[in-house]
Amino acid sequence: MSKTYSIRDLATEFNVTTRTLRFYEEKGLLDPARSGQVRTYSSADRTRLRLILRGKRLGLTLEESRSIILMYDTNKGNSEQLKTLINKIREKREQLIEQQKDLQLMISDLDASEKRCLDALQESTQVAEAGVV
Amino acid sequence: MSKTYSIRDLATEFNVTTRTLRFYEEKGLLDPARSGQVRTYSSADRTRLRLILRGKRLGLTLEESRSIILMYDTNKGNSEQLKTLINKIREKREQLIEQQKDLQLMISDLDASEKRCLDALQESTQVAEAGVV
DNA sequence: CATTAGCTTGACGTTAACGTAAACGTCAAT
DNA sequence: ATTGACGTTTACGTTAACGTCAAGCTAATG
Repeated sequence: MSKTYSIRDLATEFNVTTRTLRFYEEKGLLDPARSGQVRTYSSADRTRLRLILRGKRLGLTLEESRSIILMYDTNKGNSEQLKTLINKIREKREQLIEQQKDLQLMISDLDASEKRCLDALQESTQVAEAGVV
Repeated sequence: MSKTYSIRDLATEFNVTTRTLRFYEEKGLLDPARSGQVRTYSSADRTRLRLILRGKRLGLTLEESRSIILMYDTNKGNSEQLKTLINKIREKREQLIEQQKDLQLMISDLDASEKRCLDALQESTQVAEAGVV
């Protein structure tokens, strides 16, 4: 029998509220089992949650994450469905690669800003040492 | 005299609405000059806008972008301010590097999904060719 | 000169992604 | 038996980031 988690387990582990987990379920991103009334999350649910939160950190909407999650569940559909899915996957990957470029640009920009700051700092301390102030 | 842009120029170029530009101004992210009543954007404003939109694509809030933009304007402050700024820059860069890892993970995951799809596709066509269906 | 096209400032509406509060069930421990 | 910690549903509230009018100014054009 594989491991299961209570709603609080997951909330604590991923640092979200239980409200968030119920909300994701309401939106069709999670679908935990029930022991009577209470939710029981499987490790598959846990993986999904990790994907959702990763998506969030990357600026995806929940709807986008939902569609990505669908891609993971290797849809045992017919050939046509599989082809469409492959195209969607490739498209999404292209977007992510664009995003990588954006990220690299922003990091480079920050590096440049840091250098300018360090230079300015250097100058100001030199001035101070010279007793000019 | 350096180049200037009307609100529509920028809106068209970056594919946003004029409402968006006014909104960014309202939030203190842009501060175009005025020719009488009408806004006149400089190339510095244009650069800022590019930064804002790049930030959006990476999932930053406008407030985060605002603070990043402040980092670019090499604040001619005193040493203390400069040191704080440098720390903020380094912190933000760390976050972005974390984000890079997330991105790489998601891309790898998508690659794996694509492979599974291709395999499934391969099987289904083989089955079809064998006339089993 | 009247109209149109594009700018301006309000001000209210909308959507996503939850927060928050009420009202209730359940189970273990005191 | 009551308390307290956790779970449940239902439902209204909130914030960010704009969208969508409305009403008016203003420069150019037919």
